[in-house]
Amino acid sequence: MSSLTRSIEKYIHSLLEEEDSPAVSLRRKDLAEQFGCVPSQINYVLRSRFTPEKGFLVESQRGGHGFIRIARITFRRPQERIDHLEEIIGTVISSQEVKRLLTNLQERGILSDRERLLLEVALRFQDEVAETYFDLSPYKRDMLQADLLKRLLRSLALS
Amino acid sequence: MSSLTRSIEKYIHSLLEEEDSPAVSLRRKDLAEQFGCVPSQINYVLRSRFTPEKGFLVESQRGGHGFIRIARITFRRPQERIDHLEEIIGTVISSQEVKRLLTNLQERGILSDRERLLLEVALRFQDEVAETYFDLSPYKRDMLQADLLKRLLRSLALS
DNA sequence: CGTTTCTTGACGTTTCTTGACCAACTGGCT
DNA sequence: AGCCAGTTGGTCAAGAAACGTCAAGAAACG
Repeated sequence: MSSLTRSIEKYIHSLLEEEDSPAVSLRRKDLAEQFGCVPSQINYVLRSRFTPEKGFLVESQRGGHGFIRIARITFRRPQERIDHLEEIIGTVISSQEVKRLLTNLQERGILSDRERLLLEVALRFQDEVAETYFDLSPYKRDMLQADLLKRLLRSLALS
Repeated sequence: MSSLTRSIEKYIHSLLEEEDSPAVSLRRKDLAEQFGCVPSQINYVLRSRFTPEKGFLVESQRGGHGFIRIARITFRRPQERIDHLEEIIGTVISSQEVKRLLTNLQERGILSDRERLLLEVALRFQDEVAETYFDLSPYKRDMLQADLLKRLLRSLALS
């Protein structure tokens, strides 16, 4: 039913939550064996699910006693999280990327569902006006979108 | 005589009401098959009926094990209350009036602090872009502002 | 009768899975 | 120290499985 990737993702999350540890270490080969898949599947899970924009850092080492270490990025001050977010957003962002980012923030409990709804409606309106009213190019619209998104998120002073 | 779109819309609504679940997950292909239509018909239903402006959030994933998830964030209020809101805002609204209205909604506990912040920042951004980017007249800016405000509040189904 | 909404299908993109091949590190043996 | 074998993890590309977009034509509406 649920995909292999999602199962592995959930398993790693459960490891991280266990004892509230900020990081886990594991063997790629063992994990692959545990899930009955090829080792490179693990890389796919890490590449797609444990990215910096989702708040994770991954380190690894090859050879004997090799390992993969997955750590949650922690922020001491709210400002650090905002800086991190602004870096991820950049000066231009597509609607698709926005959706992914918002989904992620919501899943992490950083945004409530109503807040996310407001963000989506505001961004859609902005984009609609830019397109049909001002006839802006997609690129400029994505710039405006990035600006608005950054400003909205900053206003919440995410903690 | 009910159209295909309406049938599918009703079906999704019934899924949402079932068990009072806030969200449902489904396969586009299966649903299309169930209604004997082409898969992209489902996209049309979602695009036209389950928008953020109507209080829904839709997420999806392509590829193997893909899915479409529909979440109902807000519930519709009686039409008269929504009409009342639209009446108060009208087609043009000044920043000053906006502030009063938002303060009022916040005091009545209809908006949280953070939600109000989001509304204010979105409105201000919109206004700023309209002024400095496109040199719109104050009147037209107040029109855009009224549009955006109505859409934002309607999405939350407040009054 | 013109405009909006709906329906369909061709084509496009993203995500997932697998496997072949590559790169880096360890330890032991000269 | 230097090399070699063994042990790990990394990369990449191909193929399959979903979902998305877009535009043309039909239907419904006012």
